[in-house]
Amino acid sequence: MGRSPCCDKSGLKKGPWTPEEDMKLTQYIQIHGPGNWRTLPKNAGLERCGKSCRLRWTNYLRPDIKRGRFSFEEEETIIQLHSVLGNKWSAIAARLPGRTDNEIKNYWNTHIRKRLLRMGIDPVTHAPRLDLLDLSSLLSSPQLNLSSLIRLQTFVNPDALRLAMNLLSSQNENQLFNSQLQNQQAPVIQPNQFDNIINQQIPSNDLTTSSFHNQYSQSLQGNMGHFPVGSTNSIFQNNLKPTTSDQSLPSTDIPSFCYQMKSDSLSDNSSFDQALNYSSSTTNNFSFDNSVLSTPLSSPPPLNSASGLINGSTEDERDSFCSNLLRFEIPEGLDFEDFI
DNA sequence: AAACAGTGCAACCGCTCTGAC
DNA sequence: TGTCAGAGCGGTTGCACTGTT
Repeated sequence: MGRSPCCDKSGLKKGPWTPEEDMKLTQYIQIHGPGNWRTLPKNAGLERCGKSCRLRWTNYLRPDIKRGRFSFEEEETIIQLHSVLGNKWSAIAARLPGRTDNEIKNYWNTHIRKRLLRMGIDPVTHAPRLDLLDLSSLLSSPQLNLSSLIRLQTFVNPDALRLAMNLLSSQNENQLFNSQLQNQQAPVIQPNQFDNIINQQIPSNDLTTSSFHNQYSQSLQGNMGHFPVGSTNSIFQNNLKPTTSDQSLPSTDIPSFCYQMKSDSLSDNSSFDQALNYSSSTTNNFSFDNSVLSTPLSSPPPLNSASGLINGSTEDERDSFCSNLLRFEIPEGLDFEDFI
């Protein structure tokens, strides 16, 4: 069916709202309620499209709208919810009293998204951006082979992967590449570590919240669109709290090293090695902040100890804060459908 | 001081969903 | 069950503002 215009566009005003228009709309809604948006402009004496009136009201004029800069707690909530819900701005806004989906969306695109990118985190998947890692570090791995590269294709920039494959192909043809690799310094990555990174397939029964894994991982895939099943599971498995019996969890799981990685560690020449070492050294501190997901949905998340430490105002401080807050747990009893 | 670039945000566009008939 | 209008939603645009050269 064809899409009908929400209103007759001719003669209707567009662009910024004037204070007079705002007053008319506000007064009308205060008396009659929001009601039918198509007939509202005419009844309220506005030369505006009903849709425009609805957006103006819901995004700006509503009395419960909270204006001003987002707090750290709100930002934390947004990032955590986005990691679960994706770009479901209205669902995220429902957990942030006084904030609109449009406002959250704008804030995400103009602030948080850029910050995550600077930290080397993909703002869509909340996963590490391995395409930023030094390709030479990948190539120096003794575990490098065609199957490894194919498995990496999910994470790595396609162009970089293509280059790696070409190099590997050359290696097979004349062994020259292989001898060059052997002449390099011994990589920091220990044997099997590299493959462990790639093979992030933790049995679900290793998880405290295995029920979560079984119940929700499929739903999450919908929000992780281009992420393959295995990778999506891996991300959430690795963000779930391990029990004392979970010592089998590898120490170099990708998400944890990503989330704890400092942005500047990605920029130097041995970023991959450093990242791995950093992960190994910090895995014992694999802690989880209080999650908004474990708080009543009707109230904002409580301040946690980490939040109390980050009340600085610089971008760097926020970067550091974000790297910590990108760790969270999802309680067993969580009804994920509630978020959809 | 002027020109230009970058940034942030309100508003719009158009597709999708939902419920009434 | 199919059609339609209304509403919701995510993505995009345009412009004002600010910073830099």
